[in-house]
Amino acid sequence: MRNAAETRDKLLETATGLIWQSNYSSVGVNEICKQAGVTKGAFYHHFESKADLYIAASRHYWESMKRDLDAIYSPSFTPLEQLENLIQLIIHKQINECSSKDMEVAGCPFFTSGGQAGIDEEKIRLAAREMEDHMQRYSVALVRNLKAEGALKGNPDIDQVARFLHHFVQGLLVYGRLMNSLNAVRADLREGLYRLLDLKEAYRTEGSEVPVSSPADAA
Amino acid sequence: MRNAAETRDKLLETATGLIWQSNYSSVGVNEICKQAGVTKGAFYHHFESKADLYIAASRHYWESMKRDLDAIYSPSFTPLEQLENLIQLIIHKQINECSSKDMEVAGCPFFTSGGQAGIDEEKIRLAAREMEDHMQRYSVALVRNLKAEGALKGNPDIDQVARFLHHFVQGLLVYGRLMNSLNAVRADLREGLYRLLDLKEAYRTEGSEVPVSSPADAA
DNA sequence: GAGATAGCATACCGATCGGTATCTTCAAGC
DNA sequence: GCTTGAAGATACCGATCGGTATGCTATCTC
Repeated sequence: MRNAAETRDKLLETATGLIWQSNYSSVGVNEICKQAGVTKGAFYHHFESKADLYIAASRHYWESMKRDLDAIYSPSFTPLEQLENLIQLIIHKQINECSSKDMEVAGCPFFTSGGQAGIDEEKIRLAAREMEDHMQRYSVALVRNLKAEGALKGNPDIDQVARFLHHFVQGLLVYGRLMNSLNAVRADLREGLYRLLDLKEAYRTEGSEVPVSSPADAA
Repeated sequence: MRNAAETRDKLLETATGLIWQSNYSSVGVNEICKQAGVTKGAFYHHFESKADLYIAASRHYWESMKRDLDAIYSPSFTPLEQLENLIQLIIHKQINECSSKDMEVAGCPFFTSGGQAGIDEEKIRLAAREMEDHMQRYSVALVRNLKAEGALKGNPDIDQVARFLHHFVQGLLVYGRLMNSLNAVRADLREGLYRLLDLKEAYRTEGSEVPVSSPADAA
């Protein structure tokens, strides 16, 4: 009535933003409400608990992620263009999400929060596994396309290779966040993916993600 | 006097254990004290803050980690044996740390906590970077040895490849924790490392880390 | 044996935590 | 115009948060 959908979305997006900056357990309900310009009464009208909001935020985030993935994996692209799109998407996601948060890399908060959830917080873990599951499908599709194209050496297990890509990207993003350096991500992303895919040399490119000066790289 | 060193160690190890189970921000000082059988007075006698304890725990943990790494990277091993040792160590670390915690995989809590630390918690991040830095040295040594042995294809950048290994292992462990399945880690660890190293086929082995039934793998 | 001090215990602080109960307000349905 | 219920606001809950102030006590020094 007072535009409930808008209030709900504001809460979801504010929560997502705050969780990007830190993590699930250190973001408070009060903080979310305050930043969203919403009272606690409204919060608990829309969500029955903090964990409930988290799950909803996770799904809400996936919706936008899915749109991006559908775009970059469009059949109008060759498998190699899809791979290139993925590399660019990973970088740009970080740039977009981190702008105006005075950090360079955030990683995917729903994975890492899920990975850090205690044994009692089963719901949080399940939300991460759900997203993991969705992502894996897209990853497998990419690897399958590359294999069909004859771009990969040998006869790889496409499900396994898809998991490899995921593991590596997640680990790299945590590293990038630790170092607070997007260039650290740029420096390793392409080559690491190539190696995990075992992409034939003829299909590899150098990329141009090396320079781009940044304050964080003074160290 | 009432054995201060022992009290301190108990606090460090209890804290480490609890952080393995969840993460920095959701482990409370009271909880640590209670489980360590120590009062809050004692806690703040030994550490000036929770963050201070965390850093000390991180360094304390590194000490034991360093002993393990020195052992597996002993010059008495060939580079390939060192690699094999690393694979076994990663698995066994998880088994040891997770026993009696009703979980199968925990990952390295100091990395992930560091990676999830908010911008304000600079100390936490620095502790993780410190450990990262130490680990990288060992990783580089391994890759250098493998390269000198002629076990790697091409002419790789050993620092970069060492980082690759780190990224992959961290990502894989987060995944394993999410899935709560050590077998998920076993299934991908060896092959992923081989690919990132671009290890010559002649030097690869199958390993025997596939079976080992587990309740978590029913899914 | 008389300080002096490290080691620790107890009690408490204000702030914040996630969550609830109760109230008002506004818009839709009839 | 009246009713009804969703949407939201306010105030409060007990529990816990990280941290502190103060005091006791065992051991060491002299």
